[in-house]
Amino acid sequence: MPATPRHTSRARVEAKESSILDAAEKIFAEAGFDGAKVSDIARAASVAEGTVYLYYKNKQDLLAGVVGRFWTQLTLGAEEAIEPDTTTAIQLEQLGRYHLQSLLNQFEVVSLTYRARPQQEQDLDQVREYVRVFDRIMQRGMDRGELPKNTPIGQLRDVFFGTLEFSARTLKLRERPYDHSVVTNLLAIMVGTSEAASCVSKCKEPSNSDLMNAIKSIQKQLKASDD
Amino acid sequence: MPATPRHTSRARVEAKESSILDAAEKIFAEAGFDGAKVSDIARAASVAEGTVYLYYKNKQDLLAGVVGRFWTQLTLGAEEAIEPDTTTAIQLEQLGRYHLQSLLNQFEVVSLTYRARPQQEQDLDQVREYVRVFDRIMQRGMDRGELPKNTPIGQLRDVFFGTLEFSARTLKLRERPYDHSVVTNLLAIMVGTSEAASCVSKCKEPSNSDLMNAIKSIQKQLKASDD
DNA sequence: TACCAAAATGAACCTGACTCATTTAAAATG
DNA sequence: CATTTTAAATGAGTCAGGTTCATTTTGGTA
Repeated sequence: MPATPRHTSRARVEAKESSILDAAEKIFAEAGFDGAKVSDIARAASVAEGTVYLYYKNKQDLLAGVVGRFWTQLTLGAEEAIEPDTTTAIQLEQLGRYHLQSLLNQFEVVSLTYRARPQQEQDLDQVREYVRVFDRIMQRGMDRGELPKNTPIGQLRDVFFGTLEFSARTLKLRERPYDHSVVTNLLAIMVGTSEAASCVSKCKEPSNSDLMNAIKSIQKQLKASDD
Repeated sequence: MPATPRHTSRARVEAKESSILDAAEKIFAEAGFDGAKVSDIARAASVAEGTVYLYYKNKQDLLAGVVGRFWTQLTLGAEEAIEPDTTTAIQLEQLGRYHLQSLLNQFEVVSLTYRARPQQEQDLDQVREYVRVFDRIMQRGMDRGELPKNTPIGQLRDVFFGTLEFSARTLKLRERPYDHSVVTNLLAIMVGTSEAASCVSKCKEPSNSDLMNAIKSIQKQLKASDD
């Protein structure tokens, strides 16, 4: 009947739920999904083994909880990392930096995502939410005409996230730290920032005809030496 | 002492090994790694459960066998799919088409790769081998000066495979068939086919860097023939 | 304080990966 | 061929660990 009791008890329940998630994240991250024992997670959360199953249907569901929370937090962080009043190119660069850094800093949790994915569809909801941050930036970019609209947004999204994820793996594998050139080059490719720049610079410099002549003379030499 | 007996028995052993792999691939693909029971795999291979463990250390190792074989076959197919005597752009397009089609056709097996990866390092050997197909194309492209060398090959590799993998997931999720525009747009971005086209048209005629590269490659030839 | 419902517990259960003593088949030997 | 030796195959048994559930504890309420 009273209004508060449910509130306090609810808060307690939520605190416990998140403490289980914390423990699970820790154990999953250090041992991987298969290596992590539910009993270890329970102990790390100072809770009986059965209690875990009060909050999560099974081990997979617990993993989905960990992974889901991660992506939700990532979405919040991304929205903070992006200045609302700037160009699309800069926003993309900010998201790119934020994304790559996050992938590297929380590599283990990210890896766990692949274990959650093949499961039920709605396990991906938080990931989809995250992806929308990108979509909003691109949509605004289109509206403002700040993007070369050769390629559909959906495909650029795969370029963006696919590249960054593979780049993160490569950096981890080689034990290298965050490398901003990955983001820069990706943006150059997608939006044409430096691509266009380098193109422009190419057009000046030594004259075209000079080079042409150089080539022709060398080719003559070549032919001569062949015979 | 005789030359054949060891040979025949070896053939028999290999036949059995590959029949176990076939069964494992089938069961893994339809049930996923966790859902697949070793007993099911054994039955599908018409073999006792213990026999599986004569050929593979454990279930993970069996998975590594399936995945490894898949990538090895993929490498062979890729080398066939690429014409040796054509431009870098076309070779990349051929590899791109082949890769995306393979990802889509064998989506389940590809997904299993992620279950094998986090394990021991050398599980990835066959994947690394496959990636070299790309590296060779790019290296030749650089040597021939057919590539705008703004971005290091290593990063372009992540763009290429990362994009195609994410695109494959997107297509699968939306239950769409192979879409060649994915490859086309990716290439436009990477090599600048249509991108460069717009760039070149701005700059007039063949781009400066193309000529530069042409000179360099000719100079190499000259040096080589000198020695 | 006594009561009740919700929350928590952990021993017992059950599935399924993996082992190993035993059987069966294949080579080697004479 | 008969016999010995060696290798391959078997499947019942072991065991780890995820999941369940009868019982206990807790916290709010009258």
